[in-house]
Amino acid sequence: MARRTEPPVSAAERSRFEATRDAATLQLLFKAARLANETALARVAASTPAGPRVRPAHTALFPHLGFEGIRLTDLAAKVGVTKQAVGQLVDDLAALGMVERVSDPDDSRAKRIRFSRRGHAALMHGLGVLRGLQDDLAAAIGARRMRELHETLKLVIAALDADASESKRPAGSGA
Amino acid sequence: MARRTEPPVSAAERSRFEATRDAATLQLLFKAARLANETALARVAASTPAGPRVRPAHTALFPHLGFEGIRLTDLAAKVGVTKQAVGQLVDDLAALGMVERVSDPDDSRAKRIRFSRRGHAALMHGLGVLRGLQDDLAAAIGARRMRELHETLKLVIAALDADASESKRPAGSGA
DNA sequence: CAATATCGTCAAGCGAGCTTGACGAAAAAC
DNA sequence: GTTTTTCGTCAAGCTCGCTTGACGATATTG
Repeated sequence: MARRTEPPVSAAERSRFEATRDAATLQLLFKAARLANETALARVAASTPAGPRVRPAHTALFPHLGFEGIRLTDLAAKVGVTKQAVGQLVDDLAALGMVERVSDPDDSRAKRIRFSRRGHAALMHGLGVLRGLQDDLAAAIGARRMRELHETLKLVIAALDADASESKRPAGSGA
Repeated sequence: MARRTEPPVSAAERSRFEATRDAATLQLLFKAARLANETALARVAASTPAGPRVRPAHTALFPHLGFEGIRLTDLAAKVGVTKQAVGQLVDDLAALGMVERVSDPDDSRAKRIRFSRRGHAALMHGLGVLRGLQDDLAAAIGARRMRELHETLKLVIAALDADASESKRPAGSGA
């Protein structure tokens, strides 16, 4: 079975396919984001001594780490995985000296997880690299275009957010 | 150890951090791409019967699947993993009827992997969904802005590509 | 024709990123 | 003051994506 040699699709469909494929702005969006991400990671890696790798699963915690400290359970809820899974990641980051666990004064069962001084420095370094890449990009495509991109992306995000909440709530159940 | 209650970072650094965090256009780029991807996947899932899931590892093959068929070994090289790994993915897709293996007329060891009629239809469907999302987006942010975005993204990709090849070749080692 | 390289497959195994389940300790509710 | 809930941890186990190693069958090379 499946030994035919003739293509299963007509030449007309074939070219229609190829035409559709390259025209998509969304594909460009995906590609641009992927390339930017790779470039940023490469630059950070290049400007960092060595040591055990910090993986995406770890950096996924960063946006939720404040300076006040956050409870493991809350952190897990924000990230959307179990506390056990997050616990392991926090262990790793603590071993690297990036975060520290301080006991919660209001609840002696709980501990608060926050950036250590070193973790904060590392994060700032990463953000600095990102900023550097962004500046390079602005130089390459022009400052005006960069500003326009910024505005447009905000609009795109807003539109996609609206789309998401719309499909989640088929018949007005907002708070 | 690590039982201090005073934040390890000054308030000044703290606000500097927060300022840096939200200003980044690159962050917006990442977020927009992620949201668009999620939305597209949700729409495809919603417009598809059920069945075993096609995962990212599978779709990673699609860009290299032509109608002529490609050898497993070549496909693996293009994707950048071993032939064994790709073999499993192709098995899955074949079980779903998305691709078919036809024996290579020029080499009786080899088989060519290509989209089946059904696989092609599914792909076209997916691309159609993507196009629909794109149209919605254009309606939300305006056609002019969408065209600008398209152009800007092409420039961004070109700039990042240039950056990548530059850092890979520190002292002229081109073919 | 014999030696060697290549094509696809079978099999075992590994790390990452999760999950479920159970538990002691402290807090909250009754 | 007792029951119930919540906090973080220990432990085992799962899926996914991938690797290494070995193999029969065919092509290619000498």
